[in-house]
Amino acid sequence: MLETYKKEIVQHLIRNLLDIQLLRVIQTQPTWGYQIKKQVETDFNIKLRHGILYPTLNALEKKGLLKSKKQQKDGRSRKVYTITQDGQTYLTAYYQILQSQLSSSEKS
Amino acid sequence: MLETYKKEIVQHLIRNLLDIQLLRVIQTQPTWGYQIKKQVETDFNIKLRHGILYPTLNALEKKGLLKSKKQQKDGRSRKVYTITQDGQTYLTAYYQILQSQLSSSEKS
DNA sequence: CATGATATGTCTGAAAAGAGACATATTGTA
DNA sequence: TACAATATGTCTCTTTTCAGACATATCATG
Repeated sequence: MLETYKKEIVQHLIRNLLDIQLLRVIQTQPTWGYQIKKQVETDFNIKLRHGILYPTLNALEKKGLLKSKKQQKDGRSRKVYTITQDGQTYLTAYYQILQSQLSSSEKS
Repeated sequence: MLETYKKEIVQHLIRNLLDIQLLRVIQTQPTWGYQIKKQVETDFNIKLRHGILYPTLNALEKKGLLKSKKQQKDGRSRKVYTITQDGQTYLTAYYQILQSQLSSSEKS
């Protein structure tokens, strides 16, 4: 039951807070869309359609939380994303909120 | 900047994970819709329309995460909600996910 | 006795989000 | 030379969600 709920909530989280999850992945290491798709699908065992992924990445760049650079590697042309200072701050805000949600839960 | 982001993320969270936030409030103490509205609006400094609140509460009850009982108190008729065992489990799942998101962030 | 607060509910039109296709280009493999 | 995988993008139709109104009832206050 707990595991069922966890899967449900994770899917909910990825769907509704996809921007944050993308920032999280890119924060650990600069990477590109296709790689992120593969990684998220493996890590969370869910489908991530590229039709939602790429527009979200572009939106995050436009918002200044990510920056991208076209790179040639392994004979492949990739748009590699790096997190910006604002992106880092955004994640800090997210983690502080999670922390406060957890702190207030410890009372029970 | 951090505070601006925090407000933005909190609004995002409340909107998209309203069900969980409602469970959280009711877990600390059995309460009713109108009271929750006031509390959430004060605590998070956001608007919570009752047009979304009451249907969500009813959905949570239907799902078995909450149970309600009509009560008369202070000359008022209220539908007081209590969290169920499944509701507790649901919150446990949520907190475990938050925990894992935080743990993986501590590397940076 | 009207007005505002408490209390809970639904409904509708508009906006947003979703699934899945359409589109294109390169590379590696059978 | 097809076909699968890599890689990134848009577009449309459908579904879902949302804001705000519509609705109703009680109670307290001026």
